[in-house]
Amino acid sequence: MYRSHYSKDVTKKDYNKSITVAGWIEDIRNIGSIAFIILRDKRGTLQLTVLKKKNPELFEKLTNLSRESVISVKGVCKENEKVRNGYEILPEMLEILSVAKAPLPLGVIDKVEADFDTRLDNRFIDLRKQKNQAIFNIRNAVIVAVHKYLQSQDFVEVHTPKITASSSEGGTDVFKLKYFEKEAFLAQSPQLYKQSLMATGLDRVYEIAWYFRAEEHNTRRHLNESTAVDLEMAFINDEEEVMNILENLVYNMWKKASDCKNEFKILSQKISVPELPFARIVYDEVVDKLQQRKSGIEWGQDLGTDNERLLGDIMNKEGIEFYFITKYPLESKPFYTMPKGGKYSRGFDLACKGVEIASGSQRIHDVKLLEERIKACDLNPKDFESYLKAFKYGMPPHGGFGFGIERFLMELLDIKNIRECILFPRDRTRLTP
RNA sequence: GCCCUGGUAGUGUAGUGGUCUAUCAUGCGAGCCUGUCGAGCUCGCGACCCGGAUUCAAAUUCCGGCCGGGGCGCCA
Repeated sequence: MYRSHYSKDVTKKDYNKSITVAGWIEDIRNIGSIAFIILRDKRGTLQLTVLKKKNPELFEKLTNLSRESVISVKGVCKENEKVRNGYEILPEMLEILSVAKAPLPLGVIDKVEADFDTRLDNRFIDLRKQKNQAIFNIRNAVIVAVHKYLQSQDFVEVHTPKITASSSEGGTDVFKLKYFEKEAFLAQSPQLYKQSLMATGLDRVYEIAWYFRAEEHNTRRHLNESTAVDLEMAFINDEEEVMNILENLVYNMWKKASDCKNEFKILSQKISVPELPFARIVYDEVVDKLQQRKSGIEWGQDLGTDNERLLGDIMNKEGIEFYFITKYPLESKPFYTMPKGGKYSRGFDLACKGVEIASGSQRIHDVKLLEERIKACDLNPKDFESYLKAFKYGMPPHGGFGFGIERFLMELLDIKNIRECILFPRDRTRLTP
């Protein structure tokens, strides 16, 4: 047995008993006749204290190990006020499981910060840092919340193809790849598939989906491979029903994240759970507000980064963090978006502190209108044949949204670079690790 | 796609034409030290991205390449 206890699971009742711990050597402080070894495991760190006089052989072995080597140690757990955990372990048996090469390409607890590029090149070490693990523990918690909430609302989790034949649903560049004798593409989103599923009777589906986007952007808010909660629901009366699910989803994710008290402490972050319902503001009003602040935006335009931020400031002054922007101009939304009147649509965005984190709409379910809109967006209905087919044999009214997980985490944890929110980011130039 | 910006020991940096035999920190190695927790002290190790050009002289200037960072557009 390599481990009987994790560092943080040791309690007073374990004192004066023999326990076994395992992990990475974070630091060795050799004072001469006594040495302190800091051992790190997934829950935190603990201290091994070894006396030269008492066990010279073990002392030599332990103090000569390199940092980040992996060991398992059996020893008596002693209460000690001088140690941060309140206890220390006096090793009796040592098993060296893996010796780390020195010097490390990246120090886990070094006093000098490394460039993000260096960190990503050595991500497996970078992720040993408690702060980085905290991000992914919180990420896990919010994903659990997604499943829990959506399952409670009768949604079915699905998995749609990521290799597709149709080149684009518009809006972004896609990755091209060889599929035997054919040309194929990586899916930019599950949009067309989850809509097709609305014709099946599954009624409510969601997917934790990969998005692949070949845009050559180089910013801290973009990835070429990202994840999202994608959802679609049938038999809706209007987009408000979709927004209702979305705001409850976000609320549940936020709430579940707030239970990760230890992680927030590690990250030195505070969290307050937002109140429901979120504000709704129509696009026209957004334009008014922005024009009052002399932003120079004209009706029909998409907001753009600066305007999004400005709006975030305006809303923040009103004490609003989360808000839906509704009734977008039809021309600024994708072809599958349901029109509302002549120039408006049933499309909406959800913004948090000035950053768009989700966007959705009621979709068009009438195949004739859909074909018209495809043409109006300068796309060819022929390229969408298998998609359109699903609308010809009984398609109920429906709607849904896509919700970027990394963007969400950025806002949740006040992280400035989206690459921090994904284990192995893919950006304009990074393909490894 | 457009624009700005950078590349010096394992890591992070100083250095803008001439004792640069390249700074400092961290790290690594050796030694001393019985209560460390950013341990301390002594000694040592280790670097100018690649190619070409200018020059008496290039880490430093110019050109090309490779590899980064960031802003906008677009989006999540």
